[in-house]
Amino acid sequence: MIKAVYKTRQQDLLLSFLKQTKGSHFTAEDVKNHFAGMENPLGTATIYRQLEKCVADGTVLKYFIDEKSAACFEYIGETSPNDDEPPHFHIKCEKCGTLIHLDCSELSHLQAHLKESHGITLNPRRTVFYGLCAECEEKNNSPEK
Amino acid sequence: MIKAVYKTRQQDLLLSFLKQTKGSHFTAEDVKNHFAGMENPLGTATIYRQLEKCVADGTVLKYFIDEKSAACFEYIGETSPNDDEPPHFHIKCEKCGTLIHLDCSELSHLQAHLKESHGITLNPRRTVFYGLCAECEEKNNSPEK
DNA sequence: TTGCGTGCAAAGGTTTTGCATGGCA
DNA sequence: TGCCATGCAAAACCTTTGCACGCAA
Repeated sequence: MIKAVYKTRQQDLLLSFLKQTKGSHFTAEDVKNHFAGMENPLGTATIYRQLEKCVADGTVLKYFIDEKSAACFEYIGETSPNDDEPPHFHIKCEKCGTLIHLDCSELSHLQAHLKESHGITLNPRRTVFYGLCAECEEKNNSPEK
Repeated sequence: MIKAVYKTRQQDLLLSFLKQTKGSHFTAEDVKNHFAGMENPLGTATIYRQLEKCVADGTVLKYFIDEKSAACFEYIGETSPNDDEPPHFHIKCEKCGTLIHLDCSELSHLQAHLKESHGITLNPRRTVFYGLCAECEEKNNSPEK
């Protein structure tokens, strides 16, 4: 959800767009283009500012395909309303793009360890792991290139 | 090693810098600054071009932290040709922007666990954890806002 | 001499920021 | 009314590229 003191027309528009995209990713430019022809386009600055808020509150994930291209966003909605959510991380497959939601005790352990031994407070909402999902890893190792 | 048909003064300078940095990371700007006051500064383009070559031949690793910050490089020298580099990860402080270089067995455990139990092959070169470093966390909790 | 490396400056693209305006409560 | 969000344009940022020059072999 977009946290705001009050809601604006732009925030509603963005949210409706986000809901449409569920399960796929988009760039800031995609958002801009989506509203470009309409009678109520969204300013670039507004798009970035609103998306940043969403990233901060965890309803949208931000990740990078490569250093050259624009940032990718993906709407994941409200994972859990309260702040004591079980640490649930996201893993982006670098090959097929699948976003894996992983709720695993090892991750909680890591989180606790980083806190206790290194003083580091991990932010699960923002952290995106990159790697290969099982399917792509298998394909990678199979004979056919 | 910097592969080149022949060696230039700039390539020697860069290599000497790389050797000094072993074990830590740096940006293209760091390289530039390092040579800035000297009688033989290195041009930005040269730095990028040479670093890119090093990345290509595997003596330097390149990390994409996020789209805003500059790319991070790390000199690993000529390692064994196989890919058994010790997995170390990076943690970016959301507040002060520090990039923490963390080589911790818990991370290797996590990596192994993701592989064995979930089939996920983690990519340590791209995965960046977000959170708060110890200093910023402390500041966050102290009374003065 | 030949050709690649160099370096300056400009371009490139994405994201942020300044500031005046307008809308929500 | 007060304040925050908006939006335009300009700035900021890192990185790449064009082109002429210089150095290595």
